[in-house]
Amino acid sequence: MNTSDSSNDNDRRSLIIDATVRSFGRLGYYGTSLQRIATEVGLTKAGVLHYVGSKEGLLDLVLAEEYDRDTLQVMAAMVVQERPLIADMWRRVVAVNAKRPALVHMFSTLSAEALDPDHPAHAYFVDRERQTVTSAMNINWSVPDGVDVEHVLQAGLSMMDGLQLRWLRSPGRDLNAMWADCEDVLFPSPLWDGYR
Amino acid sequence: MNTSDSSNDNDRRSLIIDATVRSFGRLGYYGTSLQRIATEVGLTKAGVLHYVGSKEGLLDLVLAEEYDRDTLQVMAAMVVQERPLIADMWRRVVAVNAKRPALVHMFSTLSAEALDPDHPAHAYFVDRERQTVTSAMNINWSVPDGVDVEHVLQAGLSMMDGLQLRWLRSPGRDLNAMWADCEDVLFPSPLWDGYR
DNA sequence: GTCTATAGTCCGATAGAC
DNA sequence: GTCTATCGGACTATAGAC
Repeated sequence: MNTSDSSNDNDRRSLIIDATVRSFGRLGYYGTSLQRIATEVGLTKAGVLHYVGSKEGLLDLVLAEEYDRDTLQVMAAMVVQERPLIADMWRRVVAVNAKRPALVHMFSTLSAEALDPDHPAHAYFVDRERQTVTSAMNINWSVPDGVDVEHVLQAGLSMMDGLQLRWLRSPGRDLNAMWADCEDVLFPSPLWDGYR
Repeated sequence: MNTSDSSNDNDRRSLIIDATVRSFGRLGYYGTSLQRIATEVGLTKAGVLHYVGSKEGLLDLVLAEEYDRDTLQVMAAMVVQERPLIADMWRRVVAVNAKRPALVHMFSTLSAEALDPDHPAHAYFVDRERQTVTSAMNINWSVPDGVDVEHVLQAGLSMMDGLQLRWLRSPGRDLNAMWADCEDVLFPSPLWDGYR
């Protein structure tokens, strides 16, 4: 009768994902063991492997299925606007990320670890960087005359990556407030008046 | 007679440092084994431990002794100026880092890995972030009226951290050129005319 | 679906010979 | 100063019982 007891597949799967996000964030991919995940969710190594196939299967699971979801929705919200503002997009991205520190932590750690061309997530991050800029370049942004949109995008995205490291380094910081300070630098008066 | 043959202490020590910088960069602290370092420099694990004491000894060696050296010289060059320019400081930092990709790679990887409060280099990075900003705030920068120096510093330093990740992610990129594009965003006309 | 058991390898660190 | 040998433990993954 009861097909959704406290240890059904969905719960297990979610628990494994959550534990993996935390561990990849704190210890990286190389520093994470299946044993750690298994202990955290109350299974054995073999039990975890039943769900994810292999250690690399964990990567695909948390990157493609978990991290990308929310970010893609922000981009979708921008495409439907006629003359969207870059500052508006980034405020939305920051607001989303401020509510998921564990996923941002995992992203930051894997992003640095995957600089290594041999890292199993290297291609993912190379691809993601390229795709983020090119898809943003296809939007008809409302910007002041003379502004190089690609330079602004590259600079702002770099700033966000660096800021998130600072945010996570010390507990109790407010990412939205930190980004508000960055906006003053990124979109100063008088140049950006009316464009943010 | 010959006290500096091909396997004296200085050579060994330098070789160990170089191999450690490379390995910490590619694999992180957790992902690096003493065996890897030992093999690369032609020693056994025990031989390496003779020089560095422990795995954490490697961290102190490469961070305090190797990475910080060049950066501190840039700051020293700014302090002696009467009305230094922030843009000038950062151009110097970027020029230095562009010539030592392996050390920047190590710094970026450890910086993310050490977000974890239990990481042996966590305190180093927390301390370094604080010290970088406070020491820069003690300099009498030449900036346009109305500019918040601390916001500019936090934003620019974040941007540099993020940009270095992008630089290292794909081979063949020119960090100086990438930073020049960032400068257009960080110090735009007309606000910063005459201040860069 | 989850377990135990195990294979085979690697880990950091120490002791002690030379 | 560098080695061999060794400790106690961790690792991924597989095989096979239930």
